[in-house]
Amino acid sequence: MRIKEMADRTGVSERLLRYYEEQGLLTPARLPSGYRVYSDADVDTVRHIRTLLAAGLTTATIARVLPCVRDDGPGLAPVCPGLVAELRQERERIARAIEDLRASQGMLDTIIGAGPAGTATPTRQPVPEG
DNA sequence: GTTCTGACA
DNA sequence: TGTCAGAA
Repeated sequence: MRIKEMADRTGVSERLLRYYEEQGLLTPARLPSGYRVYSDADVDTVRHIRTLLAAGLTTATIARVLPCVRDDGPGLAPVCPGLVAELRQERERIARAIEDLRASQGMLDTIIGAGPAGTATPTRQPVPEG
């Protein structure tokens, strides 16, 4: 199928499909005209890309992870040996990013708290670890 | 008519 | 990511 049908089937814009290819996440064949040709399997791949993107992985990481996952109906299932370990590292990376954001939030709370009355933002409640 | 690449917001 | 231009 060509890009238009692919976009309709996946719900992902043509622009994004081209971007995924540029990032090495998808490698559709080409017609003599230069038009991209996607396979049915590519539809599942795009679904996996969306899932991994939602999980906070970068396109570079997804490119490495993609060939190591199996279609598990609704989601994905890890296949390669070192995959789970790498995903754990990604999780730590995200945890550190959250810490940094919390610190930034704290800084702003301090600044806001020093301003005019009634403009302070309530402190957030702690979130449970996963 | 549909898609491609490159560029800009 | 969306959108537009110019070419095929």
